[in-house]
Amino acid sequence: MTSSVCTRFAPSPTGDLHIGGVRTAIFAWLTARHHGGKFFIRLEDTDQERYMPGSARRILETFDWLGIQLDGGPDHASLRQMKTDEDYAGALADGSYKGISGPFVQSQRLPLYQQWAEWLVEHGCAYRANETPEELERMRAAVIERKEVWNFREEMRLRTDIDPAQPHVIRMRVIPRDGITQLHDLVKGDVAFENANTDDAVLLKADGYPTYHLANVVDDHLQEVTHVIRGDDWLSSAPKHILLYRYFGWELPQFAHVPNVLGEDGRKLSKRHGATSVFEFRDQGYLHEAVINFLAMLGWAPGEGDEQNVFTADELIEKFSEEHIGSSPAVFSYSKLDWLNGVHIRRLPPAELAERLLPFVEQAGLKFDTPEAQARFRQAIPLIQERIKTLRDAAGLIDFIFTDIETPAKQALIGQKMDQAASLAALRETKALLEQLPVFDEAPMEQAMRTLAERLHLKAGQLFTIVRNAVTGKSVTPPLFGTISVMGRETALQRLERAIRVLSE
RNA sequence: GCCCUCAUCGUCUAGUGGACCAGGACACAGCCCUUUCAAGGCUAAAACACGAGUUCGAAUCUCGUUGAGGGCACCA
Repeated sequence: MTSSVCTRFAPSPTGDLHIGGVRTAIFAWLTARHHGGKFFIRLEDTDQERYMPGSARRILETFDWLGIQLDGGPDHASLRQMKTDEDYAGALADGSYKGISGPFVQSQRLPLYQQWAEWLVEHGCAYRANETPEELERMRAAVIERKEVWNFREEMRLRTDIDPAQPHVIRMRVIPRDGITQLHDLVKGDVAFENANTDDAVLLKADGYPTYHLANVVDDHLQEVTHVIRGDDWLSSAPKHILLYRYFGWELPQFAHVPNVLGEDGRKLSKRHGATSVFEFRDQGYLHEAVINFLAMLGWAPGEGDEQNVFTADELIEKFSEEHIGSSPAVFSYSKLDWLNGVHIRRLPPAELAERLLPFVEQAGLKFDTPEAQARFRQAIPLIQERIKTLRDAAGLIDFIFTDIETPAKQALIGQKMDQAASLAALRETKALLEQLPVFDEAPMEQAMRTLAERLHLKAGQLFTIVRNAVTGKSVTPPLFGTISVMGRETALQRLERAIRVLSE
């Protein structure tokens, strides 16, 4: 048994991280942390055609935002200092971090793959071939025509006298041909594959780059990965990897093939279901705490009768267990994410919430250019904290405090079961009351207003509703008196005066 | 077509042969609280895909059926 757990997340640099990929990463990270082990990322950029510049940066930024610390890779502090795409890419191309051997970009490790591919050839576990893609296509078509199973085998080679100096590929031999290759998967259990169904896959491409099969095995071994946690679309090729470990004589890691994330229609989650990139969630005002919590519970539950739903990252680390990852695909529920986001927002200290809210409310057009406006913004936080589901929701709840409102229509200023005259009188009394209120705070204001309602023989709701409309221009707002208090006496009186004028006509 | 995987309320799940006429959470509905909106509390409705076995007893084990997902590249 290995002494220390090490897991990795190995994305291809083809764009922003998909939320499903992030979930896999979270499972890998939690596995490592739960066992006090290490976690790193490795860029699988062996397909030159699909490479997207800037991916290293996007991926590193994702983990930075999530608050997931990498052991193999730059830490949060150094990430913050980086400026250009090259800085980020360079950080991953670096030698090693915390004892995990880099580089963490496969294109920087080419000699390793070439060396081990040659090793396999020398030891009879692989061979050279040089059929062109067109030739292979023709062979495949012919086989399928005969309704036979297409599986490349050594004896199918068109040419056997291959000059190692000329372009060619290296393919693995499947040994033994008629055996069975089994694996014990942490989430799928025991799975068996007939070797007859495993083809002589290309390990090293003609361009000198490895395929995934070779690269992941070589890297995972060299980087001492103990738990290979990846999407279950890899399950079918797992026997190839097992065979390779066996050929090399390397100890097998544990495997955990985690199921896909589905959209609400039961299909694989994609753009048409809504947001899929982590950054979209971030930009829509989701907290990283909520995203981690939600994703972790998508396909995992603490089990053993534990019915906890809301977790901090530390709680997840403590309770996580890779054996409890569910084996069936899970549907991504936006409404549950919304709920969890609200929960985590409510858990934030108000000052912290204000901090996170700032970019969002500014983006919505609210400006706090004076210290006084900033103070008002901070005071408004407790009023909205339990009313927002995403950081984006805040602006719409408090905009009227910071920007002018349209004077409400007469209709909105006449109370339930009240006539115009009574409403007018009520607003005048309110204005007088607010003018004289010694301390412009929520509690004394509410008390005074309740007394006023009584004196006018009005129900509190009747009075408050028209005052709300007059002062905020809205019928739905955060608690009235707290809001008025934050807004300040001057603004409130002005707006009341305008409303009074409307009713006086 | 072949191979692999999966199958409990609408959704995420608990459940590993008896404690389950199946528990929790989200969403939905109603009620309470209440100045609106939230938050909170309470209540309701809601599931073991189907069919055979094994067993005194099955959501749990076996087989089959159906459905869904994934793989079958010099992509990862």
